[in-house]
Amino acid sequence: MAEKIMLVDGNSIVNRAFYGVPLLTNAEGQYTNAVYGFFHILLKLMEEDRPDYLAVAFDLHAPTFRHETFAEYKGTRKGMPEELRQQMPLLKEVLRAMNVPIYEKEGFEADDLLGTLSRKAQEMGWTPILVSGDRDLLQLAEENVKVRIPKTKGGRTEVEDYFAKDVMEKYGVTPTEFIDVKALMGDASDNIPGVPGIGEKTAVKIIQQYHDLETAIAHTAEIKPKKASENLAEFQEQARLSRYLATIIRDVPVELERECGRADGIFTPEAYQWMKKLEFKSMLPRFEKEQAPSAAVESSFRKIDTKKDAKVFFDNLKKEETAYLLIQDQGAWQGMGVYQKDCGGVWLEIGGDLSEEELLGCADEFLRDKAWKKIGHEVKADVHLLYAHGYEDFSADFDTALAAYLMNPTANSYAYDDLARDFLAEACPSYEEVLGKGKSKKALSDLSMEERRDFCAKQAEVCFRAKAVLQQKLEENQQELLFYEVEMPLLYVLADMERWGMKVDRQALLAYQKTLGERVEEVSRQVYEMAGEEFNLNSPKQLGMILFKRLGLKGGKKTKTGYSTAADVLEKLRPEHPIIDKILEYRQLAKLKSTYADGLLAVLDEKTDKIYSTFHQTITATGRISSTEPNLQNIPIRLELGRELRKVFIPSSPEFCFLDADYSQIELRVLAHIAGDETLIEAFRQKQDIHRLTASQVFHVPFDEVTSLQRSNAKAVNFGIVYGIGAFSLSQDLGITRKEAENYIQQYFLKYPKIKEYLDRTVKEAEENGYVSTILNRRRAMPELQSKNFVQHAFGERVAMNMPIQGSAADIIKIAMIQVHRALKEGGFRSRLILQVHDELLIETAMEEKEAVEKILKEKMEQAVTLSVPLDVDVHEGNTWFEAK
DNA sequence: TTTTTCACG
DNA sequence: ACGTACGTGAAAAAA
Repeated sequence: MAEKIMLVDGNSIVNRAFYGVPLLTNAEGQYTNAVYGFFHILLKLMEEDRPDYLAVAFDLHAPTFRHETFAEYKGTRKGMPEELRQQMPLLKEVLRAMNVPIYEKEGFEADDLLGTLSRKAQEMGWTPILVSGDRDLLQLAEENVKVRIPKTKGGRTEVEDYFAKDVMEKYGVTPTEFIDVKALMGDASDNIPGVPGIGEKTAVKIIQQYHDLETAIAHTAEIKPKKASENLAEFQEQARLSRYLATIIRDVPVELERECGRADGIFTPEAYQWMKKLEFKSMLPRFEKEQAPSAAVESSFRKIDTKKDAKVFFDNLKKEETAYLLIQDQGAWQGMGVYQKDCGGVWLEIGGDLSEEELLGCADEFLRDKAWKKIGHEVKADVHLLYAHGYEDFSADFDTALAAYLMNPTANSYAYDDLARDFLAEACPSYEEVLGKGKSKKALSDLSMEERRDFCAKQAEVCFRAKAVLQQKLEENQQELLFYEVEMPLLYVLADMERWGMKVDRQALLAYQKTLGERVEEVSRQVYEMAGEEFNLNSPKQLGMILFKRLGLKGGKKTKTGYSTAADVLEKLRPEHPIIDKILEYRQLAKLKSTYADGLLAVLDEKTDKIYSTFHQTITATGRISSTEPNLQNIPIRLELGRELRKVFIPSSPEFCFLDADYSQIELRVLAHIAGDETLIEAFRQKQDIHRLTASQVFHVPFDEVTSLQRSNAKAVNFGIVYGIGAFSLSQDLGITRKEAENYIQQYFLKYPKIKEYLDRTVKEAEENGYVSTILNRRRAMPELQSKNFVQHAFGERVAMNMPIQGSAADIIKIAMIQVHRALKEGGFRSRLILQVHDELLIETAMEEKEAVEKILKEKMEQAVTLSVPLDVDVHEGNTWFEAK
């Protein structure tokens, strides 16, 4: 059988890929979606066709012979988007790493190179397969020359294949005649003029009859629609020109290299490194398979599953740096992975001859003795597991997940496979890859002993080796203080908060639920009555139909699926119809019932009547913590009815009460400090009302004559500054015109020039460095600022302005939490830190400790860091959370 | 699984 | 001309 060569139009495929795959970036902020899509398509096609050779052709920027003939050629083309342009050199680099020959020739397009190479291939007795994203290439189809046109949509690639007969079938003309059709109809995308008034239909009809342009011109008079006949007569030169432009040249001076570009040679180690660097996880297995076709390597990992061996192992374990992993699966502890420099990876499995308690018995000294420097991953989970077995203050020295989070807080996950890829540049199978997902998900215990040993011990190895890299990077980034003195100690504080939980008055919550249930019923009945029918009031789609169709209210489309029924939209419709009021009331009640009353009861512990939230330390982009199952950081407070809910949160014992401390204006204080704005700093030092001050500055009124409306408007301006202000949004928020909002902002910057300078400087530095950072050197990468897309770039600017402020505030309260926790512990208090809500700490305290604890709380929070402005903390006490605010 | 809505700082 | 404030998580509907 003849050898096959796949010839690819690089530009058109990478274009398709770019628009078919959503924008992706890797950890370095490099856009990768087009390159990903390109190889996704290429590998798929290669698998299907199994070509022996491979080559890719590209256009050059330089004008081609077509431009010299016709200056307007491709004149309507827009430039490549910046996000794609950046990926072009990358794509070529990877292709070179794969030893794929790249063809580029000044004065010619990729099409011409493909036409020429395909002819030369045929002369050598090879069968060409042509791959392109556009149909121009169809003119090259032959009886055994296939043209393949891949389409990527929604992550799936479909391919249309054309041999000569397929072109005939679909277009009714031969591939060669296809050129003549194009000469008549033109091509808008390439700006080929064609003949006016002749479109695809007419052009095909004419060519079917006369087979080529010249014959058609010779018979112009006979051509049917009169308009077409006249125009062909008048524009015959333009048609000839179009034909010339549309014809792919097949004798470009290039040589087809026989030996380079073997299709089976693309899976090189260099290419593999690129795939890892670009985070193309799904492509890695292909490369691994190709690289190590058969080598059945002996596992270097050891398994221990008897008490005797475990004892010997731990007795001989050297007192040096050790990665340990307490592996849990399906809610149960499965065993322990251990890795040291010399002993390598070991898997200690809980099961037949080694129980949990026996393993702990053997590992006891290791777990307790600080002489072992312990490297863990998600150590908070280990703290909980070991606490349940009587280890009250287990601690580790390095949490690789926390360190990885500091390297890039916007990553989706910090699992072992992520560590391996990002910090070791190698592939490690993920849980999903090993155990599957969804229905067919396996348990760790379903694996064979060898698989389990290798998988778990490998994780310990990755953890150990990644630590060295992370440690180095923490040092380079000057993040050691942040890591060792903030994030690591905080983990134990969060573990204590999670373990302690928060007590709830179950009866009060049930009563609240019942009241809400009744009111939800009542209000929904009223809504149905006013609407004239029953419908699903929770469905925005159905509600939209009722409001905007049945009742004929005028609502602008807002969402991508239909009418928006969000509260701010309904609010504007309030005067139009009394139903709106009821709907808003329903929404409020339904939210409180489903999310809060029902939601909290669902997670309320039967035995203790406590709620045990989980606090996440590696989720947010700014350094805040988050809370789930339930989220205790968004318990209602702004509206009275919701605020009532806080009455059900009570201290864990009747002798206790709550102390709630919150930072006053922490973000604005941080801003004043970072920007060094004297006016603002002085105002905070004088304990001035900051919103009132802003109002007097922006609205040019004496401080004492500021009205309450002016003050609240100024408050919105201050908020806007912190979020990275925009005139439009401020105007929306305040219900004023955009012009007025612009004026407010302008006045603000006039009075606080240092703030303006700071915001500008931050964005500029973010663009230059690629990241922004907080007072403790917490970083966030800013790939958005590389975008030429207006919306994305503007978003990036706002993020750059906001992150240092929000993030520094997060740094500060984290320090306060650690110090408060430590002081309570060292002072032997019974008081406990219960909750953090970004600028607020909640403690429950025994009556006799109250005053001492209040002092600790306020002082530790206010003294957490020293800024050029004082930090001010308000403390309230109460017997419920409601009272303590 | 994604979208819409809404609760918090 | 673009489409619009920063950071979260949960419930319900729609796809």
